[in-house]
Formats: sequence, C-alpha cells, structure tokens
Amino acid sequence: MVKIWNHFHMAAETTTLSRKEREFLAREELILKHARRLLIERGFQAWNMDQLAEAVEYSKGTLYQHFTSKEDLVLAVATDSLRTRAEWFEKAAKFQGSTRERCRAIGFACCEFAEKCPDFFHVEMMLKSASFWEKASEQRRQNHAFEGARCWRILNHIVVEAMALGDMPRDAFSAEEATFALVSVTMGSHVMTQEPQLCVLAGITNQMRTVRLNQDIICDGLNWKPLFSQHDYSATDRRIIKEVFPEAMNWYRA
Amino acid sequence: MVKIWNHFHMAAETTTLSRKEREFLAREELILKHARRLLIERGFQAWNMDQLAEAVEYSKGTLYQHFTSKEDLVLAVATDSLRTRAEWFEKAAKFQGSTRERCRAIGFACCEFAEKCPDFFHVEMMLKSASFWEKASEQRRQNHAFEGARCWRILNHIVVEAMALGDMPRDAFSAEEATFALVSVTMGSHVMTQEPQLCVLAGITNQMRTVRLNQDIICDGLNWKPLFSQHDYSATDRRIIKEVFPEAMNWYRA
DNA sequence: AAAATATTTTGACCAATGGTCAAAATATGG
DNA sequence: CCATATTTTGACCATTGGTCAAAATATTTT
Repeated sequence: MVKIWNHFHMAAETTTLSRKEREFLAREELILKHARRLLIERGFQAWNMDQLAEAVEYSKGTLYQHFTSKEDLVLAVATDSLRTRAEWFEKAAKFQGSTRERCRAIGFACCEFAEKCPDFFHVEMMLKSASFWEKASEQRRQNHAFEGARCWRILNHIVVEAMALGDMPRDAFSAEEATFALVSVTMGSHVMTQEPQLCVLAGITNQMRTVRLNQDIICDGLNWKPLFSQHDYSATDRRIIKEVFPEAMNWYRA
Repeated sequence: MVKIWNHFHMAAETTTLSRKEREFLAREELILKHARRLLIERGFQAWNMDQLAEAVEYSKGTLYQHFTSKEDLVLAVATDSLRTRAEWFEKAAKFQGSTRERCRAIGFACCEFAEKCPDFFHVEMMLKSASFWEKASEQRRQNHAFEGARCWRILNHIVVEAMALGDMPRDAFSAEEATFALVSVTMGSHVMTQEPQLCVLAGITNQMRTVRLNQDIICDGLNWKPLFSQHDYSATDRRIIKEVFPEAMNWYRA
C-alpha cells in the first residue's frame, strides 16, 4: 500500500493507475480531508478513530490500511500542509525584485499559509515530542523531512544570492546562520502570537503584522539591504499582494 | 487542598504550618520531583500515573488529591520551571552594565535555563494545545500565567529603560513590540535548534551559540546600542559568566 | 452461470490507561 | 478503649488506539 501511495507522489497523476489504485488514493484523500477538519475543529486529543471512521463512512480497520497509527495519520496531514507551504514558497521566490523583497514575499507566503492552514503550527508543535514522531511510519517521516528541506532550500537560496550580490555582508555569519535566524524568528513569532496571555501583555492585535515586523527586524539585523528605513516596503507589499497572494489582502493592513 | 498549596506560595515558609500541612507540601514536592524526572527521561506519553504512584510510593488516589489530572500535574512541573526561570531573569537583570549588556545577561539566563531544565520547552510546546490547557485546574493556570508575566516584565523593563536612555530608537516600534521580538526569536531559536533535521541542514553544532547569535541579530535589528560591531561583547560574556552564571562556562564557547 | 479462489472490509474484541470512589486504614478526641 | 473524622488505598470503570478472524465482495476458473 505504502508503495502505491509513494509512487503516486513521485510520478503524480501522469502515470496510469488501475481503478483500484485510484479508488485507494481517493479514499486516502477523503480520510486526510476529514482528519484535517477534525484536527482544526477540535485538536489532536478531542477526536478518536471511531469518529473519523464514521465521518468517512468506512470502518476503523480500513483506516489502519492507510495509516499505521493516529500519529502517522496526523503526520500525513501535516506533510500535506508542508507541501502546500513549499509550493507557496516557490511561488513567492519567483517574485521580481531585490533579494530582500523576495525574502519579504516568502514572509507573506508564511503568513498566508498560517492563515489558510491554521492546523499546521499546532501539529508541528506536536512533532517536537519524540513519542509522537516514533509512532509514525518511516515513509511518512521521510516525506515530511523532504518537504521541510524543500522550504529550507528555497529560503536559503535567496540568502546565498543576497550574499553573492553584496546585499548582505558575509563576514559576520554564514548564509545558513542567516537563514536559520529567519526561520527561528518566523516560527517563534507564529507560536508566540497564538499565546493570548502574551498578546495582551504585548498589546498585540494583529498577529500577521507582528510576524512580519519581527521578520523586518531580523533582516535589518542581518544588515540585508535595502534596510527598512532605506526603502518603501509598503509599495513592495502592494505588489506582492497583487502579483503573488491576492488573498493576503484579507489580513494585511498597512 | 488547593487552598493550602496556594497559601504556601503566597506566604512562603515564614508562615507556621501544621505538621499535616508540611507533610502535604513535602509530598507534593516529592510527586513533582518524580514527575519531572519521568518527563525528562521519557516525555509525556511514555509514563503513566500508576508508574508515578509506584515511584513516589503512594497510591494513585493520593496523587489525585494533589492534582486534578495528569495535565494539571505536568503544568505544575512547567510552572515550577518557569518560576526558576523568572528568578534567573531577576538575577541577570541586576547585572551591572549597559541596557543591552543586561539584555545579554538575560539571554545567558535563557540558555542556562534551557540547559538545566531540558524538560521545559517540551512541556511548554504541549501547552499550546487547547485540550491540554483545559484539563488543568484554574489555580494552576493562573500560577503559570503569573510566572510567565513575571519573565515578560523583567525583560520589558530593560527595553523601556533602553528607550528612555536613548540606547534604542523609539520611533520605529514600541517597547512592547521590541520585547516581543526578543521573546519570539529566543523561543523560536530554542525550538528550532532541537530539530535535528534542521540542524544538519543549517550546519549547527552548538545550540546555545545559535540562540545567542540570533538574539544578537535581533538586538542589532532593533538598533540597540552599542551594536555588536561597536562593542567587545566577549568581554561582557566573560563578566556575565563570572558574576552571574558560573555554570554557563560549560556550554559557552567563544 | 456457478463454483472456487483471492481480496477487501468490517466491527467485535483486546490492552493500556486516566480517573473514581467505597471501603480499609489511620489519626484524633473523649 | 471506643467513636468519630480524616486519609489512603487499589479494585473498578470508561475511553480509546489498535488487531484480526470472519463476513462481504470481487475476480478467476471450470
């Protein structure tokens, strides 16, 4: 089974599949769709496999032909999200502009993603616990790692280019360190802005604005030219929204 | 029961307690000690209340006289850690030096804390899930919020002072926004450096060095004087270690 | 078309575990 | 020493992730 599924993702829809294989894949998507819904609506604990089985109108045993455990299933949902994120990163990286503007476009991709896949960060947090990770199948772990590396590479590539072009100094830290700083501040900002208590203390009302502000601060700290004070990024923002993420208009407020 | 426990933390050891109350508190500490050990050794899932009961040599029913649920117990462990962190923050904030140097001392407190309380971030991640949080008692939630706010205030106070003294510009962002950026990058860095896959991609070998580098980048981005290039912070580091966290020598490498 | 064989689906069942509570044990007071 | 109050216990319960033999369905053979 795993083989078929994997094959699907490698060769995509172009390969001819038997009716059975197509049915199997369609069902897997159905299961993932419902699992994601339950995950968003209730979180990991507050639903069980019986309820999911009822929702997809298959028995529990059938669920376990697709996934080795509840954790395995949830990891698959997370990897799906991560794949979407990587795709949006790729779209953003193609934005026409300076290296820092392209980095900004990826920042928008991040926010847009957080808006559209609200389950992602919650699940990603769960993946930090070892016991969760080890209940998932090797195949799913690899898929997740693959999509994670994809996201990393897209951003890192821009940083490398920035250094090559002289937009960012290369003496204080490596490109990888700079990329890691960006990743850290982004993840940290997303997680922290979901803490109601802290948002009250900090007077935060607009989460996405906060995430992007922190990204600006990091980029300035990395000495990534042009600095925030040297360039009108609100004009860039309008272009990013118009050309790459029209939907971002909903959460963006200048 | 809760009343007694709370009373303890309000009035501390100065109040005279009956033998029963002392025994009760001693047992609670014993439970917390063993719960923390299990949490570090195995994580949340891989131990159960029966095992804990056996370890502390009391029955399961007795455990539930102290804690309303497993989550409640684990939250208590986390709050204990958070209290320690707040105390170290306070110690660090008293460091004699510029505002940015004192911020740096708090950065050291963070790393030292991560080193000594390795369970903290794992548990803190679990607190992001709503279902966890709502299984804990109101009292414990409040205690946790209290210690969290304490940490926030210590750092925020230094940022406010930095702005007042002109060490940091006050036109680009508020003191709260600056504090939030610091908190975000720190949490994000700690979480991300615990991701083996990412560490390989980024070529990270020294986690604490990475956390502190990212803090430097954020501080520079906040334009917090003196900037990293304007001052010999390795000298500051030596002083912080000598005067505040001698143990930090173990993970610090210039 | 019917029987034989292979594959898929099912849901009763199992084991693990967080949590409860009546009964036993212990402490307190007279 | 008894009576009463308090504390501790562990058998028991309900939930739930996961299994597997049997039923249902599909495919092949005669």
